[in-house]
Amino acid sequence: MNDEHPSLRTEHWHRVWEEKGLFLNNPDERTKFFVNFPFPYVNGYPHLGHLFSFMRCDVMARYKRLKGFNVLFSQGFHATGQPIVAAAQLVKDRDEKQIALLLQIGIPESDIPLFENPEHWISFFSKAWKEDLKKAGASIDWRRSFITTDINPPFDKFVRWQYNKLQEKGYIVKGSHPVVWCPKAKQPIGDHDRKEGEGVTPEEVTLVKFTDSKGRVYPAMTFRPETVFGVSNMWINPEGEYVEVEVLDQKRKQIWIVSKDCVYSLEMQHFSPKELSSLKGKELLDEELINPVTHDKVPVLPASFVDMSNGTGVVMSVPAHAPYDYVALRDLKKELPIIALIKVSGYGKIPAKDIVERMGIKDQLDPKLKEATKELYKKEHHTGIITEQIKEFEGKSVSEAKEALITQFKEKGFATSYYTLTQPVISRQNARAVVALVDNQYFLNYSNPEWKKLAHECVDKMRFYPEQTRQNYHYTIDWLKDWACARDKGIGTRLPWDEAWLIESLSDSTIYMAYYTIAHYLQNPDHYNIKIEKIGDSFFTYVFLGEGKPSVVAKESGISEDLLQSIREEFLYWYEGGYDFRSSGKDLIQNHLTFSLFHHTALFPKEHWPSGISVNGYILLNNEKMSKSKGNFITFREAIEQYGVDASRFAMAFASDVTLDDANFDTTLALGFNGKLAAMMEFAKDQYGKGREEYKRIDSWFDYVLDQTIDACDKHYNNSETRSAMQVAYFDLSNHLKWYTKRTGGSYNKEVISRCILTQALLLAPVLAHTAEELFELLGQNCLASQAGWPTKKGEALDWMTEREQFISVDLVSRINKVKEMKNLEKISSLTIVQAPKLKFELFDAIKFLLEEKKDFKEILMHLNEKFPEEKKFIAKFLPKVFKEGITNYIKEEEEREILESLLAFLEREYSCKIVLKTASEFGEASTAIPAQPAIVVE
RNA sequence: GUGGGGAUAGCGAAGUGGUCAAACGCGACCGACUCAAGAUCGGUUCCUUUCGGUUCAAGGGUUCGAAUCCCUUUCCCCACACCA
Repeated sequence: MNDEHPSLRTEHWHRVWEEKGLFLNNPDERTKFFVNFPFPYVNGYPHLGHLFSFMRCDVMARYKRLKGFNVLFSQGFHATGQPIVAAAQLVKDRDEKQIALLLQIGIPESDIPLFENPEHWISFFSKAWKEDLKKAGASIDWRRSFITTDINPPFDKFVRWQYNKLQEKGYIVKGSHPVVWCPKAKQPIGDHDRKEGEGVTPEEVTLVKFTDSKGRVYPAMTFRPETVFGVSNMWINPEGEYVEVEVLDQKRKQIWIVSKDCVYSLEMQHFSPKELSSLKGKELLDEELINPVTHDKVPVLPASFVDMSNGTGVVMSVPAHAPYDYVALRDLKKELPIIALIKVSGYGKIPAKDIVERMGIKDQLDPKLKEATKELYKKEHHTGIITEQIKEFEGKSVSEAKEALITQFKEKGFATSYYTLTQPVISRQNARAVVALVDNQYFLNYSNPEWKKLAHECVDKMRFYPEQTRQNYHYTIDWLKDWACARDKGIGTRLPWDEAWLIESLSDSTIYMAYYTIAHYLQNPDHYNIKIEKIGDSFFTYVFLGEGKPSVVAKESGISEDLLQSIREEFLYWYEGGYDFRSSGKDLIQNHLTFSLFHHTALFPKEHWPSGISVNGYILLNNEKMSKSKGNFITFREAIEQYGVDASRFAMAFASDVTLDDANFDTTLALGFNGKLAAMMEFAKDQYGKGREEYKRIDSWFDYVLDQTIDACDKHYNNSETRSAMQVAYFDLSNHLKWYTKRTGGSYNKEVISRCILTQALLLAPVLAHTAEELFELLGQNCLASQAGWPTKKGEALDWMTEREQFISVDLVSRINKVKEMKNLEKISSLTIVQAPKLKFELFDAIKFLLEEKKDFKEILMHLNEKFPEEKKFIAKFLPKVFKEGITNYIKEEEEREILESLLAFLEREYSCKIVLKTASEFGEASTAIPAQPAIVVE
């Protein structure tokens, strides 16, 4: 508990909520709303970043409850995968870094050995999460909480069921896939295990097979197989180490000539190379090779630019389109035929020649060559058109021809596929990585166009917070290729049909939200007399898909038909439209969230597809990135302890609206907010139920403001715009209250001020959950704020005089203050307010009338000038302003008089001086006053 | 490279054609309270000072009127995978 704010009995309210079972929801006649937060991976304490996304859920859940929805909100935990196992192993190995990390987060030294066991990590941190969420006031149905992996049999069975279904429906395929592979560690290396080359991925290229007189194959690696029609010669590095290898390509034995370094790569990509002999590049220079496509004979020439460590060491030369090739030939002074295949606008017949000459490239060592190559490739790929040299594709675009030609070449055995890395990747073990093909992998078939189509359809129907993220999902769906969904290391659920494999962690987390709807049955089986060991696929198929005969399923699962029926109904109730609001960090769009959509479309009928996803940016702490090294990393529990629960919740809610930009947790705000909370409660206690009976214009204005606030706040919460909701319900409303206080001199109308206090408490209740409860108790309300329902509006429109009075009073005060400051007055001794001359009122009347009647600017101008010749100057300046926006200053002289008179008491109080009201004629001098903006004389 | 998002006063951040010199919050300054500090409360915070002037990355355009619409330029951020 926070010293600054002893009046917030957070634990008391947590107990009250729990005792009343406030957040334990069961189906009823209300409309449901399903909120969820992605289950966190339990290898550490929750930190501020988690709290931020989580708060959006909790606020949404609490808001929807106030609005009368039946809200489902629970929280599971995730342990699938390798990190926990790896961390436990590190502890076992007495790894200093890992142990230091645990000590740093406050684990006592004596407990460290416990963390040698992965299960301890899981139980320890899932417990910590639960505690912290409770401390934060999370409105969660804990009956439905669960953890993943086979340590939780019912969930394990649920995931198995899911995979059996996917398999049955053909969404799982077997195949191989390319990975970045470390030859030393003999395993794939992700970005985190790289010393160099982060973000580099395997790229598919084509090996075009040139042959020599002995029938040996020279596989030339290229990204542009279509240019094979324009090959003038081949390049070999004369100093390079080459080998003759026997390989197996497309099930046929062949003899290949490749660089020595290439052999390992070939092996990892299943070409089964057998080294026969080694040779120097020089020895190959006399050869003439046959172009497999054109059957032309081309010479082998030396080139030092041929990279021996990447690719095959054999390069085909296309001087018309490759600046390197063009320059190298020029350097050698060889006259060879140059065949142009691609027309590009802005270039001559031989584009490579053009660009080389334009950039003034001297020789093949010129660094500008790289740039020239890049520019030309890009240009040709995007805008190039095939010439008559390739008859079949004449006039077609390069990208189109390329696709078709690759397939054709492969079919005819002219070429084969190969993977390469476009930039060097160095592993932590200091080895240069290659591309390996991993075989016999199980894949989720995300490349399946039918499946993609369904996913797109799902995205089209959903609501996204913020809306702009919708495109990211469409993009991701198109971009996703098959996903390897099984691992041989770590923990999780085993593939039901091949138990050697574990389901990968992203792949087991796709439709588990549906599990929440029925989790309480399976996670508390004794309570429902359920025997988990009897539960099998038929149970889930019945509950989630409604397939199967209830009597049969009941028998198989050992669950009574009645219970089975209610479980099925509970799922149908909560999962109509899937989940309504899922909030997470934006980094999950590319994987988890899109996976979730894919799987829903694969397994469920449309009525259970998800309805809403919200994502947010990262959280900054005082506008700085949180990081452990900077020492500004704070956990959930630290924040709550330091700033108090509701102050933290407020700072979180105020950290950002729905946007992808970074949010900011402002500790000054959080710290300072406790005082504000105390003041708010103090005020409520002092003022609630007190005040005068008389209902004045200013009261009706404030009633109107309250209504406006309720509407605005409603809209913001509904859009998950927590920052704006706080802005409106706390800051803006507080400022309006200040004005109301000023205008009334603290003599409030009883009804109005009481309504204000309760309304503000309720509007803030989704965020300031504990404060709202305190207030409700303090004010003797006979229900909990959490259950009170959304505040009701009075529903009266702002009447004309009230609105005018508001306009005039605000304007007067600001002008008086300005003058007071300008004249450097300590205190005002006399204040004279002068109404505008009669003529001005008449003029405004005329303007108003004309604006309503006529639409033409010129016409109005002429009319007015005619009628008020002495006001020509004023009209010229004033009219354009009011022409389109209407006349805001309009008021009748006697109305203004009445309003000014009614404001006298307020102004006298405000400035403690005598105030005189005068008409223009009484005052005498010409004044700047216009209607609704009387002149002021301050002394 | 591909795709997405930005640039607003000391800072953060609203604002998408007209009550916009621009909400609100922080910070700063002044004042009240206090022995004092903190907290709290009131006020000020582009320049001028009831007028008016110059602003919303830079330049150009559309319009009676632009922070807001269009074009160009510059700069910044995020994602790009086999993993939580």
